[in-house]
Amino acid sequence: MADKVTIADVARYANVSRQTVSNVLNSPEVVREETRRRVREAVRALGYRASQAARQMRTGRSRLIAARIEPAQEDGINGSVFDRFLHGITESAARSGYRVLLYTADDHDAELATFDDLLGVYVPDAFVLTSTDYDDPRAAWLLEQRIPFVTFGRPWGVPDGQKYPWVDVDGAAGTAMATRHLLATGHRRIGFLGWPEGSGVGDDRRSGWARTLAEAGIGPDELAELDHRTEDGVPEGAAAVTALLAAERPVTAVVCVSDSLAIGALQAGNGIAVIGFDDTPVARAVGLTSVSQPLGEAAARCVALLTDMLDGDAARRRPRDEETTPGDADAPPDDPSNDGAGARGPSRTTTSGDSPAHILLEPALVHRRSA
Amino acid sequence: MADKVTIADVARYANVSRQTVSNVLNSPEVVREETRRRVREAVRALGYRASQAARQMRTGRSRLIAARIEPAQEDGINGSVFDRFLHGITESAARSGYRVLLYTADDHDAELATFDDLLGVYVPDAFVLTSTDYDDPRAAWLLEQRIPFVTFGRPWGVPDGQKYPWVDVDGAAGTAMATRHLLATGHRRIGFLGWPEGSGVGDDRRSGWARTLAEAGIGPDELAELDHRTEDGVPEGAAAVTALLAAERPVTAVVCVSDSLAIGALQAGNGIAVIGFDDTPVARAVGLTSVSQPLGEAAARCVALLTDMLDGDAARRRPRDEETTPGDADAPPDDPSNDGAGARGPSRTTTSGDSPAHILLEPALVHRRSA
DNA sequence: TCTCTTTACTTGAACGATCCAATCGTGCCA
DNA sequence: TGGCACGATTGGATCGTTCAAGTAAAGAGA
Repeated sequence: MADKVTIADVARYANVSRQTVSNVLNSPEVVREETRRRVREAVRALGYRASQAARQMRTGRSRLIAARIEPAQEDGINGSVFDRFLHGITESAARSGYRVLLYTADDHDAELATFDDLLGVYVPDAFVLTSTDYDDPRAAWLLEQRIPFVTFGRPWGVPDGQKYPWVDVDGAAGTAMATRHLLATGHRRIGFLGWPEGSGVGDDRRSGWARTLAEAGIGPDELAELDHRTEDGVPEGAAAVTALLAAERPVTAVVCVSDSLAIGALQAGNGIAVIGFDDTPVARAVGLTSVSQPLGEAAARCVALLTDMLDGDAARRRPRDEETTPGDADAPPDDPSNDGAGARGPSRTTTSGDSPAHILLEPALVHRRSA
Repeated sequence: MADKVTIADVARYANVSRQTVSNVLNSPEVVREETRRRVREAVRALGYRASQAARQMRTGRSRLIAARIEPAQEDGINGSVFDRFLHGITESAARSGYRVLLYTADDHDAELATFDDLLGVYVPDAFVLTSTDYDDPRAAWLLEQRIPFVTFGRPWGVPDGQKYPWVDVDGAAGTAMATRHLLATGHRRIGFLGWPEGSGVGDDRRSGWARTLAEAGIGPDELAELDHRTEDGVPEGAAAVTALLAAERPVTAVVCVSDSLAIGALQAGNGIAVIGFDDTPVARAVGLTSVSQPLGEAAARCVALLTDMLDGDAARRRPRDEETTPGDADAPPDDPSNDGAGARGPSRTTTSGDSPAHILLEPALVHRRSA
């Protein structure tokens, strides 16, 4: 608490006006070098930090990004994935001078109501949506309200999905990678343990496996034999692999749509090769080879897209992102030019003209004992 | 965004002054029934929500609770525990009109710096600390700054730990419960897989097992035989149980300090009874009996303690917690009287005079195939 | 010398809610 | 009917910041 040092205190100390202090912090180029130095010194001496509330009143920007925290996931094993993503968002946002505001909601309707509530009271500058699915009303709502947002996850089957930016990990590339690895180590009968049709993520991951096997000369009939669909879960995975092993020509390896299924497959698989998806802690613990999503980078990209939008929104002056806290010069957030995005890792960025960016990141295969 | 309806708009619509609107929202009892009704109607008609930024400027309260989000835990399996707790905090806080602000920090020093930063800019009203350990400087810092906070976790070994409120789960009671269950099902040689000495949580959980066996007539020498300490992790659990099985008089059951160790014990345990701790998703998945912490209630208690402090802080008027959003009458947060706390579940609340409350919740044993 | 720019800074106002002190009824009693 | 008390309502000030407009000084051009 201490004694709340305001911009007026700094101004008095440095023998300038409030506005000059404000200028030093927000548009330093309009202030003479010598004055700038003096004000900066005063800021440091008094330990001044700009009050976010007061700033928000004037500018309307809260420097808050809202994100939903999900309850322990359906299965739970995969819950940690979201946890790591949220951690990344928090870290990246902080680097750009934003903070993450949490909310919960049980279903889409409740979430829309929460949007409305938050926007009325705390007024976050942007939202990060996760777990996008078919018929997701949230994006449409936010688009209509003209609230900046990014989704982590592609707009599955939504026609206007191209209207907003998203970041996703190329699941098909991940399963393709896994399948190629198994082919390279001599396997021919490579099964797939997937979710029931109708899940965007699940169908995508299946396609990578199917494509790779087809390229290796496996015909559609055999592919159908090797393909197994089931609900997510460890026992389900065990049951599924048992079925695939009991077939006339049993599988010698399986690629799984999730670590949960893979754990089950590992338990009941009688030593066949198993590859999971998500590289959860459990995978690490039991030595399961798994496809790893670059969650930290996905989070960083989401935040970068948001800050681009937000700074573009208030594009009157070049928003040099000058942090009010003196002394902790943090690395510049990211090269804001769009072409630079592709350079920092394996990813594809799709941008046509003024339309929002769509970033597809490449996963990696983490090799362990199971394959 | 829409058109930003302010308190002045409501006043105009209801034919009263701004102050009257404010009174209706903040101290309704001073306004005549009929006027109150009219103002409330205006609020609803216009969809008015008080701007948090403006309110904060005047009152100094941000209605923000800061909490740290931890990276994927050391082991990872136990990470979801914190996740669920955080979810609970978010939910309970929302019910009392507060929101959760996330931050990250790699170590205690960084966390203190973040405290300072947050307090200078966003000014959260309170902090929730988790993962308390020996020599934890955070509580002392916050105490000195007179910032309200609660810890989830007892102040292990800290002398001034009684100066602030905390909530914790009685780990010893959990392992005692597990041990009694194993005794009741006929086991006599019940091992304990614990962490190396020096962990508050670990030592506490061990003590419940030791106490229960001692009460059952097991002598100290045999207890020492049955006690096994190791770092956390699945392979470590497997190795530990292998050692206990290779002993002259092998164990027939083990109680574990964590689900990670228990999973390992299950894998290498050759069918002996195993009980874990934390009831993680993995436990559910593989059918592991485990001690379950009431995380939702712990979170609710933490928030209740905080709101008590915060409302007591600004105790000039009875803060009836009248939400500005009309129409969604939420349940009263909780009976603020201290004796009421014990009534809502198995727990012990220690309060002496004006000293802060310390709440110890009872865990539960979730029975599954493994024991 | 006068005006017109430019530079570098200062001053006044506004954002939206709350708090304080003053005002306006209204009813009560002498 | 006047004085008074009481309670409901009002106007004005305030929080800390940024925006828009304004001023003083210095230099350029005629």
